[in-house]
Amino acid sequence: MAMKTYTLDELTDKYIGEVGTPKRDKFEDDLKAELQAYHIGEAIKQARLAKNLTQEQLGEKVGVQKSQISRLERGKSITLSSLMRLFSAMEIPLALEMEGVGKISLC
Amino acid sequence: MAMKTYTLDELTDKYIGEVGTPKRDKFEDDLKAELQAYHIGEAIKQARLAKNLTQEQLGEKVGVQKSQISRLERGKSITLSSLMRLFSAMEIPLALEMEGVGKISLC
DNA sequence: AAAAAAGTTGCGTAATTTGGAAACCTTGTA
DNA sequence: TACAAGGTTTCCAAATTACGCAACTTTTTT
Repeated sequence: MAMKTYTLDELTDKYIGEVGTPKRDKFEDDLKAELQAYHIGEAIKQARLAKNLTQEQLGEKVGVQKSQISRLERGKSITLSSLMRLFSAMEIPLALEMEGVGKISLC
Repeated sequence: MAMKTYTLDELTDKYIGEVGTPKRDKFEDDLKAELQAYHIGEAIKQARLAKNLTQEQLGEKVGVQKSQISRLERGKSITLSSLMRLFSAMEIPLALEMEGVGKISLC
């Protein structure tokens, strides 16, 4: 028997909703947010490794346990304060760049 | 009667604690965080004004009320996700720059 | 292979952020 | 002065983050 092959997009349209519907939009936003969280976690890790620190050592500097560092490196979302504390502890300059608005150095 | 004049630093040493003590360190960190939160709030506002939007209009784009926008513009701390949603809604590129690590565009 | 070091995860709790509603200031303007 | 628009704040609930502790898994060393 012949069976239709569905693309990922078709399935998303079908089970989440069409592009433009609130549900679908939220879905896309969440995906994007997760992807970025992943990149930021990776960046934190890169920074830590560049400074030759273990999660435990960084934890000491920041004042939290290694498990917390692990979670921040692979967390879903992070507070700007937390990010600041991390980079401040590692003594790595961190800045937020907003096109047309300017750049703010966070530490 | 002669009365000693205290500097701000002296008073801070006395009532918060000397530099290096955990309590004083936290105090300084909090201060720094608040100052930065202020700058970030200002930046959000700048961005919004640059796009000629009222808080209410921006709220509509993001999907929250104007009171929420107000709070974010003058809030103490913000989540990276929230910041992303704001700039994404305003269609203003936003990036995180980490010295030696690289730049991540958040939207 | 065994031990040690580094990293991750589950569980529970505290703290913070997000958000709506509505009341309340401010400022510009008719 | 009265009105309207824009912004801020209070109260409160819901969602999300932060974090310790301990157990567990993965990676590195010896």
